[in-house]
Amino acid sequence: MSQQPVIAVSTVIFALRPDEQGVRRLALPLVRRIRDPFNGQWALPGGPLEATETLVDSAASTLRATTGLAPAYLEQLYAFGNLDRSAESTERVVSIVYWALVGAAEAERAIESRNVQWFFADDLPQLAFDHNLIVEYALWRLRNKVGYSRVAHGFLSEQFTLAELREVYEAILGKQLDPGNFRRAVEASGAVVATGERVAGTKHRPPMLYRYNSDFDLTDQGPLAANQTKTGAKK
Amino acid sequence: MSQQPVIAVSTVIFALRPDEQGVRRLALPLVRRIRDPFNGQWALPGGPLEATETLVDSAASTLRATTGLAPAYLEQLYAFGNLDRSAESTERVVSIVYWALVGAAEAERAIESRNVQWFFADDLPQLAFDHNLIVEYALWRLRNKVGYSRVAHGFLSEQFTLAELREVYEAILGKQLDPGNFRRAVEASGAVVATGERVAGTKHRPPMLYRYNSDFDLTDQGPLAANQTKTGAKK
DNA sequence: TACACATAAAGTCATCGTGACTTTTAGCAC
DNA sequence: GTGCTAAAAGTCACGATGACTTTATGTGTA
Repeated sequence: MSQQPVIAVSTVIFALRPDEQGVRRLALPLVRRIRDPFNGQWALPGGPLEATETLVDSAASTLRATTGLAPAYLEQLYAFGNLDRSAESTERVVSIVYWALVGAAEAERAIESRNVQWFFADDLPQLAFDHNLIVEYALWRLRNKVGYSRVAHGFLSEQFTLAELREVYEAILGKQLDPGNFRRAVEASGAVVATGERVAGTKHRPPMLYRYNSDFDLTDQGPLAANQTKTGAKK
Repeated sequence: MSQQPVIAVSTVIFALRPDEQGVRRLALPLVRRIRDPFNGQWALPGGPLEATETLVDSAASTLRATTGLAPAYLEQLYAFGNLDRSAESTERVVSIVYWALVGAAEAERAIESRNVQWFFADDLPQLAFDHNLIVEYALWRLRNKVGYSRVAHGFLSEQFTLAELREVYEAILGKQLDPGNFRRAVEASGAVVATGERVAGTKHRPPMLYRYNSDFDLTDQGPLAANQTKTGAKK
């Protein structure tokens, strides 16, 4: 292995999916490798960087190709370039990894096949390469970020109730949140505005529908914000 | 430009340097380009990724080669891979950028020449490529990180007074901090321990010397922490 | 038609962290 | 000994937060 290192782009794709009990949990699609190294093992979707594609475009296009999904959120995670990450393979690969969120409606449309399957984030098999570490790091980033940005929106549709928003937070953080305090915090932040509409047909007091406040901007990525928004990748 | 993209590793190196008034301000070394594109313009130190080097090793070695410095802190910043970043050059370059801190003692040893010079971070010239954006982003990361990690230590020697620590925070954040409140916050965090020694020879009450508490760990980089510490790069 | 049920939504209360500010302490210089 | 300066300790008001209680408002059922 002494040729020029080659660049690959992979993506950790998160969605909320109901488990057997109907509880929505964090899940991600993986693809089965069909050649060495790690033939037969599960791995993150990805592929080589094409010469005329930007990094984020590459992430978006392999995402679409493998899972048929369009992400609601897409952000660079990290570049992995250790020498030992591909075991005894001849080729040296530097992976630039993105992480993405797809909404519930979108995730249902996802392709699933013998070689593409969804796994719950807290119950993964042994993955190819250093992909277990990568997923762990992506989870850590997601959990950190949910506190000070609007990533939760990536899992919701345009309008949502505060209970739905809270459910997303609970799934990401893996713990229960007090409904009253959650409401107070979200309303005080100004990140969300009431639409005036309510959900009918519930067997209790009808909840108000909210949407994200678009003027409200919390600088998520600092000076990179402008640079980032090139493709369909919303911020 | 349709050949395989090539990988370069560059580094934003921060140090505190006194200005004409003797005030310590954030500064970084830049190298002058001696060929096209951007011939003659200032740029971040860096170079192509060697086939047998990890990313962080590459950052550390070009750092040593261009400035003669060993960093007290070294962390990956971001991978830049837009198509337009090299203007009309024939070669497509994906830059994996690191950021580093060097201590005051170390920074004094820095090589400076016609083609390597230090600039204050808030007073940079027009740089080659997208390097102005990169420095802006590195500054943003540094300022964010100083709040919840120990990066400030990178600018100090083993023992320091709380006034010195505060001076580092003030230089990074670009604003004055209340000495009493700063002391209270730092002591409460447990990140720092008193050595018992005091500084003599001041024209006022002698300050206590502190050092960083090594058992105390605030997970700076989450699951990447172990992965990161390979080279001389201390955390 | 009235009552039970479930969750939305609003309100209460004690505690903790933080910013602004004051007071006391300890060395040095004259 | 007196005065200077910054270290170090202390004070106070305010706002955010966690735990909890109360009220509101729809649907389903007797």
